[in-house]
Amino acid sequence: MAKINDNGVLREANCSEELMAMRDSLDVLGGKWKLMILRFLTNRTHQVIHFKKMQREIDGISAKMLSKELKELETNLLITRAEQNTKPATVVYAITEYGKSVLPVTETLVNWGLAHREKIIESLNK
Amino acid sequence: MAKINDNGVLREANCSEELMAMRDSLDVLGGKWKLMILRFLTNRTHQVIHFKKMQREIDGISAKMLSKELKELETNLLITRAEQNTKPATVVYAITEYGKSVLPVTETLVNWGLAHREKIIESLNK
DNA sequence: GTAACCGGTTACCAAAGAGAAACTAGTATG
DNA sequence: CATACTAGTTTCTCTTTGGTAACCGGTTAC
Repeated sequence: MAKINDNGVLREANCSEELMAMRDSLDVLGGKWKLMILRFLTNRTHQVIHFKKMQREIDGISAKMLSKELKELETNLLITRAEQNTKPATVVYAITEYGKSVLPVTETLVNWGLAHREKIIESLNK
Repeated sequence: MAKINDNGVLREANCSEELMAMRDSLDVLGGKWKLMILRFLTNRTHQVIHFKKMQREIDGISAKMLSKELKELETNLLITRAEQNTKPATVVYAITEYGKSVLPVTETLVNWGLAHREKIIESLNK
């Protein structure tokens, strides 16, 4: 199903290549919070998002983890970090165009999670 | 973008509901190997897959981790485990219909991983 | 002056993740 | 009799993850 660019020629990826590609993705996007942060920033593209705001709105994340995950996302060019000359000093985080390319991943995860919850509730009612 | 079934009425999920759905998904599908195992079994639906075969073909996974992850996937009804009366005894693992519902997730991850690798190679050539 | 806000960092600690290697048990092959 | 295959489990160890809480400097409002 997945297509791979093999020296300019498009062909189907084999199973081993698919698994390697997933390993690449999971190395960058894996962990407890990265995909949730990316989804949050994607949903709030039109708003100005500060550190504290994210910490308040992403349920359960600590300052330590948020700080760590944001650094890694910035390193991988998925988000930008911009210090403002406001008082008190604030920092604006935003998703990059490249970060937006992760949207299909978070979309399928959101949809699967919603369906899974419905399935669990359904099976409890039996 | 994601639709939620709210007492029979379909409406759009809000940001908080989306993040909760992602948390649900990641609780079931997260970790280093689960999505890779599901992808592998999906690709090999037409083949008989034993424990050792998976361990050989999923690069880097140890018997301990494979055993642990398979148990959790079985608990969540994503795969089946069937002991055979062969000699030596073998066990056949297969993806369930419900497990196949995870395909869109692995598909987006495979595609993102392939694109990400292309992007990295491209940036190295500059 | 003191409390509260911002954006974090640091130290401490517990739990989980994960690899390596040894081991179990039954069967079969040479 | 020794080796190898099946499908794991167990033990040991190290590393990573992740939570709590204290703390930092600077600013502002009361």
